[in-house]
Amino acid sequence: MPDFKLVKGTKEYFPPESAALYSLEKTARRIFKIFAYQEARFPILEDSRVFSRGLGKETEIVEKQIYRLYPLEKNICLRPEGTAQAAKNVISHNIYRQKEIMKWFYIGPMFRGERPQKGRLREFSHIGAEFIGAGSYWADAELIKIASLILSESGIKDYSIEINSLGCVKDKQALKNILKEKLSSKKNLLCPNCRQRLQGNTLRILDCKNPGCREIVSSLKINHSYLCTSCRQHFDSLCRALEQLKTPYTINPVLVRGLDYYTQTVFEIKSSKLGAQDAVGAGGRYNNLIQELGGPQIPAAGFALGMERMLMLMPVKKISPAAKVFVAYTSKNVYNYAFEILTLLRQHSISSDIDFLGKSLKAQLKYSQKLGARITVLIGDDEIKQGKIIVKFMKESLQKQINEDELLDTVNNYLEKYA
RNA sequence: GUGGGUGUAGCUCAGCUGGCAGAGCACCUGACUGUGGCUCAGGUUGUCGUGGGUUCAAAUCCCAUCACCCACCCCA
Repeated sequence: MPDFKLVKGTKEYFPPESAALYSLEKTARRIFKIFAYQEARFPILEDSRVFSRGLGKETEIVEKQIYRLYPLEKNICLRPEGTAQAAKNVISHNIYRQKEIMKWFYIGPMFRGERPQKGRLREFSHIGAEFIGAGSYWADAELIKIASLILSESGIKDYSIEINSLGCVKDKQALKNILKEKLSSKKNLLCPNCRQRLQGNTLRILDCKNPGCREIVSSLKINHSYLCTSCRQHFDSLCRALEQLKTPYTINPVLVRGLDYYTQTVFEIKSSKLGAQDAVGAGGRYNNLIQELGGPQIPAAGFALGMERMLMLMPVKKISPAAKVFVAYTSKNVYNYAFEILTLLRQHSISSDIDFLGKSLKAQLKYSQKLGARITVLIGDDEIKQGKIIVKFMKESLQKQINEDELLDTVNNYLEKYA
């Protein structure tokens, strides 16, 4: 037999961890519904040009990390993110002509061809939202609020929201020029990567991890002077809106995003408990992406949360029971009957199970407990002759004999009250 | 792509200067012949990552290789 190994950068989830993933999804769906976002489902296979055009020319590495199906299909890849895909769909179906505003959420796998490390997989899952069609700072505020709510409602406490504004295209260029100008004299003090970045992805110098670069960056005293009046107003208003929504935030003037498409608002949700990959979610405004992909100029904003990273921050949940009721039997003579009882319970949507291995009653009880059953229904050879069944309440360690026709009521009453 | 670390039972790991492959947890059985948790007794589980070398003898030393982890990088 071949030695099957887990594919690099993938992760398997078994119970009970897999249940946490599900509850995460449930929480997100609940909150999206409250905020009137509807689910969009896009294919995992996508035209790679959607991403190579949308994500930027300066970020060449992005191109390298795209999972391609080449040579099977020349321009098909496994999607690396949801935003560009959403933007593409707005254009290709002319949806913007039917609706002025599109509020979408999506949950699903994304792929990147990176070397895995803590919090970084090749196949991972995003919970994302896109608000397309409004340039209002209230849209930004709403998105940040939703992201924050999904985290807190999932029981995650250790996170902080950092926001910044890159301004419009002109402002971004102005910021780059300021950096180039101020750093030209200090070029030799920068790390080799940042020296390279001076030519290309200049803004990335701002969040370089190298201590030397950090010191230089902080000595530059970057402020929002590069923002034009309207971008400045947008940012200030967003801050007020977040305060009104009671969403705590901090302004991080050196927060930048790696991708080209961001304009004005950018934000990142960080946690110190994640390791080097400390962002549990990120997003921002992308007013020009749809245009760059060949559509009209439609303002939009969005975010994505990393589900696996969220899972690392979530409190460990109690194992949810695999079955609420377990049917035990005293001898093989009554197994048929026991299975009939099991079927009856299941017909009434009661989560239930039975032994399939011919185990001793003692072992069955043990198994019942392991499953987390609240009730064990005991089918005894002696009792069954008089139409009686034993119902045992596991937690209370109490049991009583009832008539067969009382079973459903007894079980339902108990489960309603205590389980 | 670059660097560091780790690979021994299902899980967490111990195993020194080479000398019979170990512990805890988990799992199974019994004490308790029809009743879970606690206790006690017993039991199952291994290509010591893989390939080669040194040696009378290798989990242990050497070389190679693979995998995973962490970090750089990058960040959706």
